[in-house]
Amino acid sequence: MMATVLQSTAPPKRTRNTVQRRAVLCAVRALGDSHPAAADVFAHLRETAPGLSLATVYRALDALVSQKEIGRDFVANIARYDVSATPHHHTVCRVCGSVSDLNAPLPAATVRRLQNAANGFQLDLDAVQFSGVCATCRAAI
Amino acid sequence: MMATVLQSTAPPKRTRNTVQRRAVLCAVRALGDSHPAAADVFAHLRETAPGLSLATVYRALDALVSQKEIGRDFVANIARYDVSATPHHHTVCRVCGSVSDLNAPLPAATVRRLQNAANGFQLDLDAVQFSGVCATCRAAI
DNA sequence: TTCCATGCAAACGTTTTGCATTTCG
DNA sequence: CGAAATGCAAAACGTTTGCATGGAA
Repeated sequence: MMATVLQSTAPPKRTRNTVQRRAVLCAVRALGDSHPAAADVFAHLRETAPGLSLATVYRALDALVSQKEIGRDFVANIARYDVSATPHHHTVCRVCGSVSDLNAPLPAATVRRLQNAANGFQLDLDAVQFSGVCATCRAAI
Repeated sequence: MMATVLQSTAPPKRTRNTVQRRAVLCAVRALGDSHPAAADVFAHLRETAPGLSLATVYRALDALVSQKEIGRDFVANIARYDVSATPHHHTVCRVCGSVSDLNAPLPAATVRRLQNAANGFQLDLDAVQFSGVCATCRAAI
């Protein structure tokens, strides 16, 4: 049903420090906390580093994620990238799709309670994806 | 950056009770708590109701979601469907991609705490997506 | 009789891949 | 030098859509 490995358990791979890879990292940082998709990174690089190919952007993003240089989240059929590789919560607006960080660690008691109910599933309770409606979309209704 | 509406605010639409739509609902129920993707539903229907087209499966699934007859979740670039439309938490294994239900309501104090930190974002705290590693994949390491 | 739903095929947006070439280390 | 990264184009993948036809209400 699902053969794709979402996160490999393979050992870290030796990578190269190329102009393109640096440009991609730079672009993700420039786009800041907007949690850009690959297409957004590519669009940004059209100005910053023209001539760079989309395939390279994808490969560089993958490499940067593997090296834990940046983070990645899947939202509604699209991969979104994150300046910070440090685990943290995210909110996803189910109306406009915007992604934001949520800084509020779960209380230890809640963590225990959830992990207890998880039935052998090891929860990443420092990186939870919350859904909902953002302030802007809420105001627009 | 993201124009697609993840959840419409439009009023419910009048729909028709067709053989195909009933078959799709039946298939989702037959597949139970495995949280099947559209392709899984289609594969199941190849036996149950041959001749049914993939496009119809997609349209039926969409309709059933709109009518809140079934649930939908987006996991790593693929839509997964849920027998139950009642909001509940999910766990997503980041190794094998399997999806399961997690029955453990967040404590009221935690709900308050999170909603407070959300900065105007209205959180759906009864339908949270937790990531992690399932028991099977954990054992396989 | 009215439209909503269907089947088919083609299109779509996102992501991956094959291959010849370049470039880092 | 050798391994890894690049550009390009083509393909793969999940999903949506246009259109002529069929069927529920």
